[in-house]
This record gives sequence, structure tokens and C-alpha cells, in this order.
Amino acid sequence: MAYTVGQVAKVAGVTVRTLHHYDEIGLLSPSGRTSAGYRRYDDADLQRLQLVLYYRELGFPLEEITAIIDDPAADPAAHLRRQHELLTVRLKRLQEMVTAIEFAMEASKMNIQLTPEERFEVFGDFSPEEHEAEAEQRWGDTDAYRESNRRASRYGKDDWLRIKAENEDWGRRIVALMASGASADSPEVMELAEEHRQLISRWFYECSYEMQTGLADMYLADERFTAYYENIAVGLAAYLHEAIHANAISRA
Amino acid sequence: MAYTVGQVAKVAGVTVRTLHHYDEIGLLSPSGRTSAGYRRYDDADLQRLQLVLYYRELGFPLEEITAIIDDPAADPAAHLRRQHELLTVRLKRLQEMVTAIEFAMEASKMNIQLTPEERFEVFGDFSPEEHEAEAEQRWGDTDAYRESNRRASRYGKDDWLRIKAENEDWGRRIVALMASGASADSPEVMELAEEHRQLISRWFYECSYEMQTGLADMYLADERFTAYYENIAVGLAAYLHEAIHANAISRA
DNA sequence: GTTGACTCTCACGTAACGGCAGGCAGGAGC
DNA sequence: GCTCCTGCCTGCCGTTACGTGAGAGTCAAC
Repeated sequence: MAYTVGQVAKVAGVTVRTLHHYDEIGLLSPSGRTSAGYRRYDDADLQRLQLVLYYRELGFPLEEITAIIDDPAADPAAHLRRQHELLTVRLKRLQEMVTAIEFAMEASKMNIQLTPEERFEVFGDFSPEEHEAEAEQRWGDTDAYRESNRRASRYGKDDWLRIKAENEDWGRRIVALMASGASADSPEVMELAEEHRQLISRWFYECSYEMQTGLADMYLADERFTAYYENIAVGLAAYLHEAIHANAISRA
Repeated sequence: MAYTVGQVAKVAGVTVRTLHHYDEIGLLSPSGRTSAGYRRYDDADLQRLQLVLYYRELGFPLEEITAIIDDPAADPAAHLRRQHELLTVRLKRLQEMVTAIEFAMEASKMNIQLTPEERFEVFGDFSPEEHEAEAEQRWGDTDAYRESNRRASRYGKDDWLRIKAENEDWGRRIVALMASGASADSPEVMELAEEHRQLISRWFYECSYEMQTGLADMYLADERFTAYYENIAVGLAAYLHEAIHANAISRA
């Protein structure tokens, strides 16, 4: 029924130092001490620790946790609501960043130059109406910028060569199929859509069907990506778009 | 073409102190100084800052950012890949936490007691196989635990009364409809499903159709929630489940 | 020539601990 | 009774990425 710091630390998955800290700041003081000064935690202390860890995990600062737990009049539902909002915002932010990274990786793969606005847009710290015009000049198409961008989109030499080879091989095959008149939802073409996905997964990131269809949409929506594929063969962007969607549906 | 700290701070959305700090640690030193010692940033500095902020936003520590930016041999694609993985993990974690909070809020709304395992399961710091048996005892159904839980699920008095009233009113109406033999996908019943969603949105959190169908599934999957509705009227849990799904589909 | 806004360099403060040092405490084995 | 080992104690400094002044110099305007 009574536990030492070490025991508590072990079962709660925290360090002894953390418990010392919580004692120091008065967040969780053990209910007693031995004659030698050893901290003694009882069940009630453990329950309080449970609460503390719960709120901590939810992102509350320790001081606020103290207030929440010690104030019997506080409304826990309000805290949950607030925390739910915070989490939702953070979640949305993260999702945007994941999308932005996927976008950047695709662009990097195809050697497409991102505009500075695109690089910045993921963290919307800017007030566009105030700086838009200036920004154009400031971040504009200087040679230095282009050079830095070129360097930034450079791959490890060996990997790059292999990626390029695989990609071109894949490109030749899908162009051939398109030229042969195979419909975009035919098994052979869908198989190449699947290969496209696996190519991304192998070299860049785990690409789900959902993510791949997102990319396919982007290939049509963003003219630079469209141009990349149209440059390989006229109509390829739309063809690939359809094939990816067909493949995703058939695998679902 | 040359900017002072204040100007850079303003356009980049950071504080002057931050720029000072970046100068101190050598992450971003302005290309020049005026005779009076004022920092002078040029376009190249701004571009470097842009990169810094980009990586910072992606969660890299400043020291690592220095290494990334200063090492021309580094593979930026590898960093992007790594960061994509990190973000994906964080995203998943956040999603779990949001789900856990929604679960907790629903439970709190219905005065359902969460088991300690459920409270803890969102942060999996425990090795269950080692402590499961002990945990049972330690966190078990003591009166103190129940009492603390009761207090933790208490609402602000006025709000609580209104929520309860609205909820019971809604309950009476759906029970009446079910008793009248109205099918779960009839317009009237779906309207009540819609009201259920709005009730949650108004008092707890913005509840999308997707989230509501998730709740509906839980009402059937978790016997404590099932019991809550079956206690109001036999068959209500399944009836509401069907109505919510029907409503969600029709609104999509 | 003076005001007010801006800048400079120390330099300490913050959150939530990590990680030492130096020194007791307590049980096991001899 | 002595030693050994492990665990516990209290300081106290270190960390990250800055915040927040203090005190002093600088710049452009009125």
C-alpha cells in the first residue's frame, strides 16, 4: 500500500527525477516520509499521479494541472472541451504540414522549382495583404535563389541515378500502353499505377491509395505537374490520373 | 536590399530576439554590420532565414538545422523523408488523443465511469503484461476512486441542468418516434439524429458527420454506451445507430 | 537639438525536467 | 560487526529556444 519513489517511477513510467520535481513544485507531494526522509507514496498519491499524467499528456502545463486538480469547483468538462479544440487545431496543422511535405517531395522528385510563397505558405505567419508586393521582389527569381534551390533539390548521386532509371522505365511503359490504346482502367495500366505508388513508397514515403489519389488530383490541378507529364506525352497527366483513381477503387 | 533586424523580424514573423539568438548561435549571422554595429541583412540572409524557419516549423532542433543548411553534401530528400515519418507518427498520436478525448467527453456526458486502464491507455507507457494484475488492485473500484471520478464528471451546475433538459427532451421525442413505428431512416428520425449531432456541437465540440457515425458505432460496440441507450428504451441503441448513419449519408 | 523609435550588448528567467556530486539508509553476505 | 551494493536524499548546474528587461548608443524627424 506504500511505495518508494523508485517503485512509483517504474509503474507510472516516469523517472525518479520527475517525481522529485513534482514534489518540489507541489504538484504531487507524497503523503508521508519515513524516519530517514524517504518519500512514501500511497494509493491516493498514485491516483493523483494518474490524473497529473493524464492532463500532462493532453498538453496542459504543470502549473495549470495543479490548478485543475486542486480546484474542486473547476469544470473538468470545460477543460476537456478546450483541450479538444487545441488538439483539433494542432491536428489540422499537422495534416497541412504532411500535405505540404508530400507536395515538396513530389516537386523535388520532378525538379520543379517551388516558389517562395509555397515554401512559406505552410506556416502562415505572414500577412499577405501587407507584404505581398514586397515579397515578390524580395524572394523573386534571383539567380542566387535559383542556385540555392537547385542545390536543395539535389539527391544523393547513386540513389538519384537509380530513381531516375526506374522512373524513366516506368514512364516508357505507361506511354507505350497509352499509345497502344489501352484504356486507363485496364488491368495493365492499373498495374502501372500501382507501380507508381510503390515507387514512391520505396524511395520517398509510405504512400497510401488515398495519398496517391491526392497526388493524382494535384497532377491535374497544378499546371507545373501537368506540364511535367504532358512533356513526356500529351494526355499522360489525365491518363495517369484516371488510372490511379481506377486502381485505388479496385484495391479498396 | 538591406534590412535591419526590426524589418526582418516583421516580414518573417519572428521577434528581434529570435534573430539575435540565431546570430549568437551562428545559425543566421547577418552578412554585414553598419559602422554603428547595426545588423544588416541582405536577400541571401532572408533566403537562409526562410530555410531556417521552414525546417524549424518541421520540428528540427536549431543545431540540426545548422548542420542541414551548412552541409552541401547532405541529402535534403532524406531529411524530408525522415520528417515525413515523424510527422505521420505525431499525426497518428494526435488523432488517437482526439478520439480518446471524444470518448471521454461522451462518457462524461452520460456519467459513465471510465476504468483506469481506459484513462491510461491513451499514453501507452505501461507494460501491461507486467503490471496488469497489480494495476487491478491498485486502481480498482475503491470508494475514493469513485468519489474522485464523480467529482471529475461534474458539470457547471447551470449548464448541466440545461444540457440534461435538452437531452431528455430529445430522448423523449426519439423514443416516441421509435414507438410509433417510424423507420430509422425516415425524415423525422433523421432530423433527430441531426439534432443529436448539433446538441454535441453546441455543448461539447464541433461534431462532424464522420465523428458522429464514429460515436454511433461506439454506442453499439461498447456495452456501457449500449446500456445507456437500452436503459432509455429497448432497441434504441441500434435505432439511433441506424438513424445517424442514414442521416450522415443523406447529408453527404 | 531634442524627442521618440530603434538598435546594441550583457545577462538573468522560463518549463520540465536530465544528470551529475556527495552523502545517508538498509538489507545481504561474511 | 564489517563490508558491499543498491536505493534514496538534497543541492545545483545544464538544456532549448528564446522572453524580458537594463543601460547605453544611434538614427531620422520635427
